Amino acid sequence: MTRYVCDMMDFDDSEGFESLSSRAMAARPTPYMDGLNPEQRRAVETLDGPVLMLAGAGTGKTRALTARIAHLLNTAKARPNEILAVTFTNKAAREMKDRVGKLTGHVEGMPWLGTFHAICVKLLRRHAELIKRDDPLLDGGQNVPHLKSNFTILDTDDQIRLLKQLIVAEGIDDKRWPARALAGVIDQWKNRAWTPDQVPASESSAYDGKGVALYRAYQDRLLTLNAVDFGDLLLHVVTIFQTHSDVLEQYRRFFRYILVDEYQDTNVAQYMWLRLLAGGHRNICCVGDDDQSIYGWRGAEVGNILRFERDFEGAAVIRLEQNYRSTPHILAAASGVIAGNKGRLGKTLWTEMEEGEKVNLIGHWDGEEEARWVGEEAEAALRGTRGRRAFALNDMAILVRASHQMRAFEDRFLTIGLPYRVIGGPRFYERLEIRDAMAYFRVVISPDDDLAFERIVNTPKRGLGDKAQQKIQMMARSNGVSLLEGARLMVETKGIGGKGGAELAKLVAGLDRWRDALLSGRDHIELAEVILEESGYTDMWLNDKTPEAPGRLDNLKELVKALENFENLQGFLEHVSLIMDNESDSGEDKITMMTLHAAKGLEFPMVFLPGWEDGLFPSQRSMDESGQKGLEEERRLAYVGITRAEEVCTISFAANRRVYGQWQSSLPSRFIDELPEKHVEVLTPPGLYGGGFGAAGMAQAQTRAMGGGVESDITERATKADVYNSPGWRRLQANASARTLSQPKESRTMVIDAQAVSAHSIDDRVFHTKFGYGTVEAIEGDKLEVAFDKAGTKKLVGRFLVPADQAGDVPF
DNA sequence: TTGGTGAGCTTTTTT
DNA sequence: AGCTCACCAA
Repeated sequence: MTRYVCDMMDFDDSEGFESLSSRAMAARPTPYMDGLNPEQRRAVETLDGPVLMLAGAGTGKTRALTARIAHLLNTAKARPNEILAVTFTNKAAREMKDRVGKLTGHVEGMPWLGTFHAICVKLLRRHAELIKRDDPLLDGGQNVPHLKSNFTILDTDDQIRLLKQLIVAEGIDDKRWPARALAGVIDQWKNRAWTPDQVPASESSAYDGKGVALYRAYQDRLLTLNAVDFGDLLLHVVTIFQTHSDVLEQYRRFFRYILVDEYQDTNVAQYMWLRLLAGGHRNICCVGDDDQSIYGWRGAEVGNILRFERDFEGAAVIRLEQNYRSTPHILAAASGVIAGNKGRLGKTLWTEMEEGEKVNLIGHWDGEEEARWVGEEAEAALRGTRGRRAFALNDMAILVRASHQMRAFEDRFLTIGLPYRVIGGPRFYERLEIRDAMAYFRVVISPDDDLAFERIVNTPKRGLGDKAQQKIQMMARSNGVSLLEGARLMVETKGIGGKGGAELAKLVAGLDRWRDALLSGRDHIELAEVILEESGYTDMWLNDKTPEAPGRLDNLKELVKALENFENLQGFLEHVSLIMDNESDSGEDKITMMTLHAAKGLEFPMVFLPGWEDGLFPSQRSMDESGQKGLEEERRLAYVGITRAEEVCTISFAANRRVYGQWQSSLPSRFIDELPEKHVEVLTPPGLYGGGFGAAGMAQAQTRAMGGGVESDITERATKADVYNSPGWRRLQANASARTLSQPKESRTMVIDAQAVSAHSIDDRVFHTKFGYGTVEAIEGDKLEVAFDKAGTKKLVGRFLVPADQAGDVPF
């Protein structure tokens, strides 16, 4: 029998906290209850048994959740380390930690408040040895290979490279059956908590019928590498709980209270994990909003929240319905849209806010005009127009369905010099240069990390191409050693000649040297710098003249800086894949741009929702792939979008848009027809269509749109134009206010940045962070026309440009 | 081995 | 249109 020993740290109850009995004795004030409404209060006070907190958008969910934790502690129902509180993102975890800290005074002491993944890593490091090779022939043997506690967590990139190796080894045409697709299939299976043995027969056709076999091979390979992927973190822990009742029992007893945030986003594996842990005492409180479930495509099961009352019999269902965020018009518009969904748990949001303005709706000729209009509207809002207060750029957000929609806005804002920030995009640790740098660190720390070695062996270019790498592979395999050792043997036997051989020798020597430095306790920050310097990695980017290079060097600097928060490189690597996110600039006043998905949980006084066209939003692909279910998820996305707005919400659409380089005309989103007319104000764009904006005008617009289009589409488009006569659209027309928008004049808001302009003259070489190097062609007013080497000719404001000779000034 | 060229694809994204 | 990836010529 194996004994499972736990770290004392997180279970220790002797330090820092009074005994339960002494705490229970004293009467304690409950300041965290102040200002809670009756429902929130009930959510806080219903501590025992299953609770489902249905928290609509902006109803003070986090507040209730943190107060609940404070109450658990205050009533001595649990010590801080006996509460398991899970979130999806690090950001949410951090926020909750902060708020609990403020509420209770204990800043630290909630070791089990974290993301599903972070908590699973902790659990899995304790019980890694229970994950054994899935091979009955080996079972019962003395040395069944098993996962070791110091396993590495592979990122998506490693995962795909590994799968690709397996696919190629199987002789499968990876063009018809890309590794990415297999990764997707395996992820979905892991999301459902299926080990290779548990994948049902109905899935046997996946990936050309070879999916399950490859899944098994992949898991086997991961074990050999002592590695896990993100999906494994949950899957392995669920497996352990299912197969080792003593371990499960231990945690069931220990985690006396369980809290789950964003429950509507849980997948099957997370759901099973929770049910297993809550199975004893059933003290589980799930918080969520079925109307904000927008991650179905990555395995989230709305069913989990819809089923809660059946899963946990006698569950208390508490609805938070008072909204503290948005005006009644905005709330009503959002409610009107979401009412179109079936199978909701149902909530009626209400607010005590002042009426405010209606949701604005406006149509545009094309995407560029939409961007121009939003830019002008934003600038106008800075000064406060149309009876509105003045807004800061930080108050405004543009929320789009797909990230490519942001380009039009970026182009426009660069031209007019409107500062903006983009949230989302590639995560910091997913960036090429960060992954490369980390791969160097990984090889230095674990010389057996073959995936990392592969990544760096020819980065920067060392003349070690496919052929040389194959030789190293062969050498390593035939001697049963790691790639690094294989490379060493290759050097010793002079198996690779010329430049490549010399470079490889240098690399191996370098790795040895850095490892010695590491073992001799050299400061890890210095060591990191030395590694990046001596490997030639920094030089590689310094010599790179592409526009991204300076940014990449910045990122590397940031990476080194992030090391300060860790005691050593190992600690950094262990945590980086789970906790690195890039909250960069939040200080300056900028308008924010992001996808609707990224906006969940955020709020802004003024929100723009552009691109409400059928096919774009709701997304055609979503509807094609998931039918009614897909459409409902899109509708929830619309709901999320509208409910981000506090005071002003402006929805817009364009009749024409360039999609994948092709002009396409489209219809207003069906969600627009679902907006309750009482709460919508139709704005008429100035000057267009002779002032009128009715069906006729748009039909005309449609015809004009066809000018450059393909002839065969004419009939279809004419038919589509008729939809502007749809009942919903006509209602909106009838309701449109007569007044036209006051057109903000550029001269009114544009401040000519004389200094920035005069800093450049014609023929100057300049550098732009997005477009790279270029030459100034003309100066018009406050704008410069620059011919960029790679990005073509652009007109933009001088302050976005740096003289070319200063562009490389990135000290490292 | 490298870097240039053409073909194919294209939502959303955390960990 | 723009990016990634695979293939091919130098």
